[in-house]
Amino acid sequence: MSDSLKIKKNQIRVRIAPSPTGYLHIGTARSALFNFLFARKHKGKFILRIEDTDQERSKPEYERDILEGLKWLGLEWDEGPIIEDRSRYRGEYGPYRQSERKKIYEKYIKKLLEEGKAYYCFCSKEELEAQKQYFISIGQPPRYSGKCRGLSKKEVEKFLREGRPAIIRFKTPSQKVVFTDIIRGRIEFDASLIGDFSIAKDITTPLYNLAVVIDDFEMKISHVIRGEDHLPNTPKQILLQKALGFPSPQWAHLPLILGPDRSKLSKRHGAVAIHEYRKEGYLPEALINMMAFLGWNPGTEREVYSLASLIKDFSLERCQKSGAIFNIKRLNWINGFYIRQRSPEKITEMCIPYLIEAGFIEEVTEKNDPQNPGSESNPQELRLFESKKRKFRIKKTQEIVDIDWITKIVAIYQERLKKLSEISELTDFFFEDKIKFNKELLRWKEMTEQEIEKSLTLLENLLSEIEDSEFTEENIKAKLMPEAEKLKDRGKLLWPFRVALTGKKASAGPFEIASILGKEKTLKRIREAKELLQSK
RNA sequence: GGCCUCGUCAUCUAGUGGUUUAGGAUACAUGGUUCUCAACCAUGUCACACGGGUUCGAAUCCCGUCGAGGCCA
Repeated sequence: MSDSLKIKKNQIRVRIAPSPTGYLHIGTARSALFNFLFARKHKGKFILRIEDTDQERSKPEYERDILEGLKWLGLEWDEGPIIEDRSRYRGEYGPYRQSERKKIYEKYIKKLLEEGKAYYCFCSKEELEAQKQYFISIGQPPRYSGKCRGLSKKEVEKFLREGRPAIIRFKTPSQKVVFTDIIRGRIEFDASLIGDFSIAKDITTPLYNLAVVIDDFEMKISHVIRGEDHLPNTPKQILLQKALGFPSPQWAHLPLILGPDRSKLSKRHGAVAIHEYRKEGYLPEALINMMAFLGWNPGTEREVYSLASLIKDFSLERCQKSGAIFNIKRLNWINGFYIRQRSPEKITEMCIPYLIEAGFIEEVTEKNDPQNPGSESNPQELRLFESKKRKFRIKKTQEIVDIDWITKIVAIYQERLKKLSEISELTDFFFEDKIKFNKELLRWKEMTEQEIEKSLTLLENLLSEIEDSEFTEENIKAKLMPEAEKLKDRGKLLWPFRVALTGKKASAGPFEIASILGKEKTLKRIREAKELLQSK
């Protein structure tokens, strides 16, 4: 294509232009990711433009969500809105919100009008609707008839003075529009089927296609990388670029992200907002990894990719043409993988908000503690307060613990986590004073109640022999395993033990749980299990 | 309805005319490990939409059909 922009490597400029009429959507985030990767790969600029032409539906709340979501994902933009400081909303190439660009638009809309490439249209809604029906009835694409094309200057001025409602239409030339898409190759549209589409509401207010064309030109966008749903807009935009004397950028239309029914992923398929995934406890690197593989792959068998390694290996040429179904199970797998990769300390930090939200613990700061400043705190608590570590109060028991204790809990559940939000239901028994469960749960295989009681008594006796300070995972194991072996079936001792401590049929190992709970609580729970067994 | 795009296991995909009895990952199933769950290891089930060509040879190139989606309304 002779009219395509010749771009030097250092001139690569790409953008995403979300409209703040909704929360940051997975599809938008994926487009952002691919633009970001392309820009970083070629040492270009990644620009964020807020497309807030729809003033009625745009909300600051959505805008904030988009900006925060992109940041959280690590997709930092080089130019564009900066949330902390509204005064920096301007970049080298002008303001980055469409609503602030009236003057620029006016210049170009005037130009099109003066050169006869666009015209005012005064047709009523009813007229337009009738035309539409007519075209449909004869099996042709609905489009504008061109009725107002021939209006004289005088007539137009008169109508405008009268205050007749008007819009501005583009005089679409009858020709074939051919362009090369980086992902899809040659694509051809017949412009005569498009009709004279509307480009502006008035002299300062462009409609979508014109606004995009002007903005992209003003911001010197070299490559437009966007979803396949924009493919039908492309010929219109190319025609507008020609009419305005703008070079066309390179095009790359990404395959869509689909729901399980193969239609475009939307709310009815479930969570689509990035912040919902964040809240559920998905890690940004998991989302990035997953989104990158929706429509792209490195051509090797490698599946795990960080943002940095994606930058290294990414290329638009390796993008897929067909839509990809968003598969939550795959996300869960990769998220679990990244959770296992992180240090227990880091995961603990990330899990604490969930434990607080579940009402298990609350953070204790100097201000709200010690709980009763006048009263005597026990020595252990006092020692805790001498350290700089974060401290928490277990709400049910009022005990004060430090973050190391929480870390121990999280550490034994880290490999079981698919998403962070699961931590609370998995570890709730650590934060209860007395746990509740059905006594049937204590039974391992065909054990009789007498056998269960024997096992519990044995546990109580054996564990009592361990000193408080020696109550470690290793020591408990050393004490109990030989006895468990004697029973031939280890489960006879270990299953009731685990259930007595957790009240669950699935959990981490009983030795590690007991050591974290401590001797006193462990024995208390065994005794409580015995009581439960004896109850009717 | 018109235009455009797409079509390899359930899902994400490798594959660009012979190295392919179509490879990997997730999911699923089974087994190992194990008190349970998870993790881990091993094994297994499952795909070139269909029909014509071109060719010695096609998942790969061409044509058609069918199917799916997107956009406009």
